[in-house]
Amino acid sequence: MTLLANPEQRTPSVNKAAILRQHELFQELDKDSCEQIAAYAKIREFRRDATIFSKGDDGFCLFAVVRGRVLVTTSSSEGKSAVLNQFEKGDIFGEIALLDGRPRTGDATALTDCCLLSLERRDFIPILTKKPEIAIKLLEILSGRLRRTTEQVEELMFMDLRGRLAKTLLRLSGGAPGGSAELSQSELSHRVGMSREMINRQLQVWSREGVLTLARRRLTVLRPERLEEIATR
Amino acid sequence: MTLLANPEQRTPSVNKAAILRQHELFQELDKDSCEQIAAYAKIREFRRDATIFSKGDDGFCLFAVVRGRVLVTTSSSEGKSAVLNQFEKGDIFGEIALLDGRPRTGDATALTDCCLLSLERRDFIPILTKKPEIAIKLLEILSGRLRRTTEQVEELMFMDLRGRLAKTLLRLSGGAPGGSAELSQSELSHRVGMSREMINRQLQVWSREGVLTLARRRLTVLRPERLEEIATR
DNA sequence: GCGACATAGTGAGACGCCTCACAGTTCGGC
DNA sequence: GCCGAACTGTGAGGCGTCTCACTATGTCGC
Repeated sequence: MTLLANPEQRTPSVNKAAILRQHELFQELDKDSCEQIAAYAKIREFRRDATIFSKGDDGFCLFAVVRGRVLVTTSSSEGKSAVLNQFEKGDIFGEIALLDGRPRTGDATALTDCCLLSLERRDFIPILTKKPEIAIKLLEILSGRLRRTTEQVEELMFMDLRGRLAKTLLRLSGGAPGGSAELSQSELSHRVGMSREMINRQLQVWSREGVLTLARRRLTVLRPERLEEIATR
Repeated sequence: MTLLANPEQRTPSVNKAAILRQHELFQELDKDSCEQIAAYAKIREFRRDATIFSKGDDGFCLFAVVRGRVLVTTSSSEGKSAVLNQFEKGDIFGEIALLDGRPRTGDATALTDCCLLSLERRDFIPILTKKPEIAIKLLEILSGRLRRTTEQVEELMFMDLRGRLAKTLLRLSGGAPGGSAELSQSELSHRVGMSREMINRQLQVWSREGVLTLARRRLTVLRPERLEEIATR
């Protein structure tokens, strides 16, 4: 790995405890306990497009995002792929395989250069026993995840392209007028789970209707309420 | 409610602790703790087709199945519905809404007459704090659930009718030669998420090929390996 | 035994989305 | 400023699935 510009990235001796405390999972924990856990955590850097783990791997650890963005995808035997989830600063991921000891359910790749904290199973499980408030917090996080995934199943079963695209755009743009997302239409097609061509055609329609504006790798939602309407119908 | 035949069903004073101990979640717990928890648990009976909870309800409690079967479904605004999950003796359900305090994500109905144990949020959360091994067990269960739901997303994105139907049949019939499932084709269509007519046509094909036999509300898989082959392609 | 109802089977037409093919546009590197 | 690569836009044809409409076959209550 070449040296990076930011000095923090070269020194694994940054204050891990402080980073941990920023995370949802450890927020209600006292300083001492945080430092204790931090002692077990490893800092790991990944370059843009690097593979963090692959579907089918044995999953020994859980990750927390310190900086950057991570994409979790899955792919079929015929090479099609779809986005399952995206994580940013403050999120944790990789917990399923860690908790039930079975293989990874998806591929994780670095969407940008990023800095992650990893905690191994053998260190993490005892923490859960000693600090049940962390286990409870984790249960909440997992519930939210399950809720989101269930919603995704519903979307796939009941909604057509327009609805799913509308919903995805609202998520990506933040839902406020003028909110925008930076990605290519082919990236977008993978998130929605449809062909690039169809995505393009629908975007054209909305562009003509003044619902959004299109530019190269950028998409600005002008009237989110219209998308909302379409998504909930 | 009319009186039921089985005397146990009329007496809520059955040994709740013993029932609890049969459940995955409480298996590793000592007898005293079980009795403590059992004191909080309520026994609740539901008739076939009764609604246990509905999507959007506030979810204050978690259920454990003592006897019978429960179906969790979801439905779209246009009245279509799809099966999310099915639970039997020894399973627990309804934990998402309990854990994150948000509304129910699906409708739960009694598939048969059934007997459930319910634990309320205000009683359950303190138990998790005092007994972290239960929290960890619950984390495992939730991970498995998330894994299964993610798999469902993949199926919906990548597989066609044949594949999804094959997979569903394997699950329902147990996967062994001669395994059978008792449901109507229209019930089956809801589990697969496709129209009854298409399901019927594909079943005809397999029936002609000798992969399975069809009867009214009964379906016997003769050659599961053929279905396996189709499902994994 | 009869009528009502749930279940199963089948054809025809429509519709949504996919794939392929190709042209036009923008961007970055040299 | 030119070239190649990434991205965007668009038509045509095909395939899978849905819907509608209808018939056939049990099955249950009376």
